[in-house]
Amino acid sequence: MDLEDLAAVQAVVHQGTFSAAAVSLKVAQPALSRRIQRLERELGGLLFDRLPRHAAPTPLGDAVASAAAAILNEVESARADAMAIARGAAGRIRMSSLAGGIPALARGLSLFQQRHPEVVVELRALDADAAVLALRERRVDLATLPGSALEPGLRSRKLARWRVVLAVRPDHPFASRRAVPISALEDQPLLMLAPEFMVSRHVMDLAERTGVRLQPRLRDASPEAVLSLARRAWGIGVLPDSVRIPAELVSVPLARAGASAEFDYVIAWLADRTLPAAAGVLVQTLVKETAAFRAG
Amino acid sequence: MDLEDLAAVQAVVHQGTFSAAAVSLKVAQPALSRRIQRLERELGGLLFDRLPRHAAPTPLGDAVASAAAAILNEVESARADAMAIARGAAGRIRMSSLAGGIPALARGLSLFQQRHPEVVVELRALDADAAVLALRERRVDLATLPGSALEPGLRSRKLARWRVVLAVRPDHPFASRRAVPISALEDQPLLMLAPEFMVSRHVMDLAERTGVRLQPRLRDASPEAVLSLARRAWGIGVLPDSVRIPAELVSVPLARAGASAEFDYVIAWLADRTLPAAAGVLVQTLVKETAAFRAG
DNA sequence: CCTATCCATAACTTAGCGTTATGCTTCTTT
DNA sequence: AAAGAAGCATAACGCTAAGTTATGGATAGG
Repeated sequence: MDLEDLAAVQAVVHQGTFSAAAVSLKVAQPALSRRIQRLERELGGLLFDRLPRHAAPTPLGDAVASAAAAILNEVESARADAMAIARGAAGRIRMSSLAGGIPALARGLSLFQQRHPEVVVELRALDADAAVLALRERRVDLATLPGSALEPGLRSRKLARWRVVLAVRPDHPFASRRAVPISALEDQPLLMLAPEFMVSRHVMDLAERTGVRLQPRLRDASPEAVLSLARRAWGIGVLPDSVRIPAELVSVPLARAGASAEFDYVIAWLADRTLPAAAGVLVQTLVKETAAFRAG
Repeated sequence: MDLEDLAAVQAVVHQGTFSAAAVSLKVAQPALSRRIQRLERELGGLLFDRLPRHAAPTPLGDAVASAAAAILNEVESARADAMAIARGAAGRIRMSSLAGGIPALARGLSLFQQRHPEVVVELRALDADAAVLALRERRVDLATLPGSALEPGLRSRKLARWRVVLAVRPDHPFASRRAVPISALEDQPLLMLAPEFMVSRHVMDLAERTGVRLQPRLRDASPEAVLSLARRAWGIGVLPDSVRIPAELVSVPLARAGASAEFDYVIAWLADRTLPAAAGVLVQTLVKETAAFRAG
């Protein structure tokens, strides 16, 4: 009893004769006759009474026909769903996004949702390590990460590149410099954001790797708190360049080994697993939106 | 996308590798590989990631696998249901039974229900003409009828044969006779049952066909009323021989043209339509039970 | 470094399914 | 009443689709 058998029963019930049903199925009449006969032998009973002018379903035929309708419908919708998933028009994307993600990311997400309303996007906020683990354990499909968290086995697209800037008052010694190396921050009173903000982690990592000992005077702060305290000359604000620096303060880029201290913000996924097709579209959308954000 | 495709996806998901899945499906591995490939082309996306040690379903693969489970289950239960219907273990029987049907019929019905609890028996009480019409219009599968209502195009089995008996007091002139012809009833005070009882209709028909004019003193009565009035010598009771005649009365068979006045009680169905298999079993059961009733 | 595992490809074979041709039955039409 | 039409079954034949064996390539593990 395959799907063609069920379609055959359905066609004969609807058309009323084997001949007409054969036409509607685009096969010759003997092929249909034998298909029905085979099914009748398999089930152990007649499906149709062959009357002189038409074929009438037996009670068994009626039962099979109604089951056939349900099953064929289900198969059709399963096929349609699958094709929608395959072309990215439907499906589920489980995504981790670092807290403090850039605004363009939120814009890209809502744009994607508008364009693909059938796609369910499940968002979770995990920090870099947890996000990488979640990727590896396939609890999420996509994760936004600092570029430094990338590992072999992950593929990624860059969403943004950020600079670390120091926010100081105009009368601060750093204010006149074009850039400040990380080493100059040793033992300085630093005002640092909470670790959810990638800048903090990044600067701490950088200091550790270069052997510079940092002594934050403020930790776990919000951007507003950092700016407010920097304005009162309470310390040196350490911020991403995406934070708008008010006019009363001067922003000086952090430099490292001649280059400015930059870090990447990427979206990553497992290299050896196929992404949901919709996730590919989402990545494209996010890349494009964050690029537009940088340009604008 | 046929059922084998769905079973293949399911097998690979469960077994974890194409090779093992091929074994479980009892086909060679290349056949399975190509089946999956064909389905992937049809749907427009990969179903499995071919990793070095195993095959892991993609999101699309997961979606198809869960649809496959639902569909394959539904097909299996449809097949099982159909086979149950075909062998008479399930299904629906729509049956018309004349009011005043013999008690053995009720016994047979309940016996059948006990033995085939999955079969739904829908009973309606139609008189002979309506029952035949219902058969022809296929609103019922089976109908119990007087044999006289049989028409070409109907097949039937005899359930019982009844005699018409006259119930009179021992001092009545009929009491000493071995049988009484229908003609002797002309202008006699008859006590007759309601037309739902086949005896009444049968005797009226018989009289009409033989040109005998009957003048019932009582119509539309119950068997108890007929017996009660006969005991008081108020008339001649006309009853089927299945009614127990009390000792105070004498029962004399009605005779016609030398033979005793008998009529058959049959169960009938359309000759050119396949009965529900369960209905065949029901007919067997009823025939057997009514035969036992006559014997006992 | 070699072997074992696993999937893909290629070439070949077969079985099933479809096709045409034809016969039989029954109803319709003249 | 006879011929025709409609509808399903049967038979013989052909071909496509699917399966099989053999083999190659990639990767992880001993």
